[in-house]
Amino acid sequence: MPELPEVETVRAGLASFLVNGIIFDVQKFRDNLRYDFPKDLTTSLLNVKILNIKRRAKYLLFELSNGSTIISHLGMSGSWNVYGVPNFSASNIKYAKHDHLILFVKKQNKNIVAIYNDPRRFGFILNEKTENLNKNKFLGKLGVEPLSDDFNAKYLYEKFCKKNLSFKAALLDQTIISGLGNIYVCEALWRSNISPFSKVNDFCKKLEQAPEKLKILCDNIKQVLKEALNSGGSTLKDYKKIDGTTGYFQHNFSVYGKVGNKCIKCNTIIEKATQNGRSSFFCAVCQPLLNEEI
DNA sequence: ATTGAGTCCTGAAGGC
DNA sequence: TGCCTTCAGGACTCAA
Repeated sequence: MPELPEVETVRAGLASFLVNGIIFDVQKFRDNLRYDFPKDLTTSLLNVKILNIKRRAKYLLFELSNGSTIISHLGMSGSWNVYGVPNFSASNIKYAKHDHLILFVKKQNKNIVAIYNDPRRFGFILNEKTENLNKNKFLGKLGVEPLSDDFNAKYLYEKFCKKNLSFKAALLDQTIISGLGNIYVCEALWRSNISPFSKVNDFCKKLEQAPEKLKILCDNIKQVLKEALNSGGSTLKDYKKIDGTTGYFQHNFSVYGKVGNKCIKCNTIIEKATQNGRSSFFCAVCQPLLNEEI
């Protein structure tokens, strides 16, 4: 399931193939994913140059020469697969089940095919004027990037004091921090010895050493993301890099998916509980509830 | 205004 | 073997 490190890995791969390429054909096998495709998607992109491919939170942003940007979210199971096609002919392309949208790109006399595949169709692809991106319905409300300097203990403390949410819910809230998902939240909380069930406002108000602990949490979030980035992202069932290979950060999980295993810090059995409809994996000893901690 | 529940979707995995 | 149920989760909408 693509979170920030996975999306960033995909972005880098896509950029190396597609930036400065010209889109010369677009095909779609359906009219929608999670949301409808823009109605003119297959025509508005013709003869348009891909200037850059950026990332914001978990969104891929294809910046185009016509003043618009394609917004691509991978949802749970989305992937971009890119192929160079030496002797290009549309009939040469073999499509897979759940291929939904295909960009045909010419770059330095090479033909490149970029295919968006998404079995569960939780992903979506939209188009927005580049100048309006920061006002976009999806991009406009996003909080700070966790790897930026704007994300720090002071920022967390100020936000968390006002929120009556569990740590789990607060860290998954994309309007506070953008780009974290279930995996890295579980891992970062475990590394920081914070229970996913503790309330963030209680934590800030009742715990004298809250600022110091939030600093540790901040550092651990950045650290776990960087480790995943260096490994090319995590791979669960759904996520593939653009060349079809998988990342290998999943071998480094300490709690995610480890229910029944021993905590590597204290040998206690890792537990799993459903929280806000999501699975939380945690060590009850290393991550005590707030009232037990004070 | 804030927060939580429900919704979308397919494939994998587990139970009988 | 095979069918059925359950689960996974990002970000929306809706309701309390």
